[in-house]
Amino acid sequence: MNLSPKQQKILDCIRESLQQKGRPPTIREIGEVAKISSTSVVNYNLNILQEKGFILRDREVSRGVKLVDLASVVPEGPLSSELVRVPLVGRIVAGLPVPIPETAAAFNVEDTIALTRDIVEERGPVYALEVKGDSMIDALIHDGDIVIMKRQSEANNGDLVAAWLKAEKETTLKRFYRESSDLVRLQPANPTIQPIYVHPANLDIQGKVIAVIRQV
Amino acid sequence: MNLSPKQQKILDCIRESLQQKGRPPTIREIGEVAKISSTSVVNYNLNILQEKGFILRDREVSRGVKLVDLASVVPEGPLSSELVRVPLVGRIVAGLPVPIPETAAAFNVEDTIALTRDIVEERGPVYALEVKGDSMIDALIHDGDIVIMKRQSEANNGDLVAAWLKAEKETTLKRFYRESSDLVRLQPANPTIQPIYVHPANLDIQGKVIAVIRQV
DNA sequence: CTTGACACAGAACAAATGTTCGTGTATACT
DNA sequence: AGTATACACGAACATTTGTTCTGTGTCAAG
Repeated sequence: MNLSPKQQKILDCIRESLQQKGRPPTIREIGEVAKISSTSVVNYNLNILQEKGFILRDREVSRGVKLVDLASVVPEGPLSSELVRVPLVGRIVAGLPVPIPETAAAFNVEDTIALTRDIVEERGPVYALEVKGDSMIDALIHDGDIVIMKRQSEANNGDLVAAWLKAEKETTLKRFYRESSDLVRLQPANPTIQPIYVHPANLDIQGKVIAVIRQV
Repeated sequence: MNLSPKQQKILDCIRESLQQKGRPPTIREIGEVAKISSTSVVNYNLNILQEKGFILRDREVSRGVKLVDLASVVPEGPLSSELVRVPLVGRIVAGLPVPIPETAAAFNVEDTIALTRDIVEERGPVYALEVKGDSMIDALIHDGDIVIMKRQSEANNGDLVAAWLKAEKETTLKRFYRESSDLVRLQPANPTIQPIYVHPANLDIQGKVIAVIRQV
């Protein structure tokens, strides 16, 4: 994902501050390092970095910046995998569209789940949602499971997507296959359950599922 | 070196703030955790902790406290969770007992999966197995899912266990409920599927499932 | 030429945050 | 009894810090 040179410098500054001072930098410290004279420009770029999924911000606290990809902060050790902090932005409920974050900030995210690159290879922004109810059983997803998703409004064949069915007013998690220009097959994960066929116009692709986590 | 209980609490607070929020606490945050109502008392105790060599303070910056002894922080760093490397010891196949490692070394394990304490709270040995085939569908577990287990040969009611059914020569993953001294109910996760009832003598508990990971 | 998006800037302000001051209590020592 | 030290407290204040506002400049597209 493309970053401007200033944005890359800001990320470097945050990383170095954590490593060298044991604390994230202030807005003004970032400005000094990145040669940005105005706190509003630092704030503007931090908001962009949050939208792009590189950082999380806590509002109205000092040094309220967290790196999402912590890999570069962990000292090299016996562990080769990188850490990823995934924001838990809401819930999947059958009768509602999936809450899709424009930014993590839009949801006032406080909860995150720490995973590793073994589980989340996706480098772009990802987010987590908790499943409520038994409606995702045909996706072999249990009440309480955590679904890790990435934003994607166009589906490719075989993608496991969160789809909002407009006519039925229902969210479903199924594999997407385009059968023809006006027919989409949504295939449940459970092979004993029949797929459903819908017109593409009835469908709103809300994201692609990349992992499911179940704690027993 | 003797610390007062409040001073010990202050150190714990600093450590936890670094681990959970990725930044040191403010004077007021320390006061909240250590039940000290006055910022000057926090300040006084921080100065003592610095004199005693437990912390370093940077004056007149926000969150200007550093732990001197990083031993309890470094493995985690500004990370929210410890990393856990889980050995991937084999596969769950319906027609075979689950391979239960005595130790990881016994299996000459080369594969591991890196997870975090957000996912694996269990402090004892855990191991991972990959599910092969559709036999665990009634547990809402898909072919290819990774099941995280711990060794446990006795089940408690409600535990999700891997059980080897001797007569049927089959492994199953179901919640265990002891109905009587000679009847065990094995309850699938999928609520639309009926449980099975077996005699305890027909059952070999091979481990308890603590998490399931699905990569899509 | 106009418009919109993006990046940048300074200033002002509100809130967060650290420091200092004056005071009180309890305990130990002389 | 007096003194010193440790620990505690609320309040006030100074400074740091984050957010918002208003404005400007550049560039690409129409």
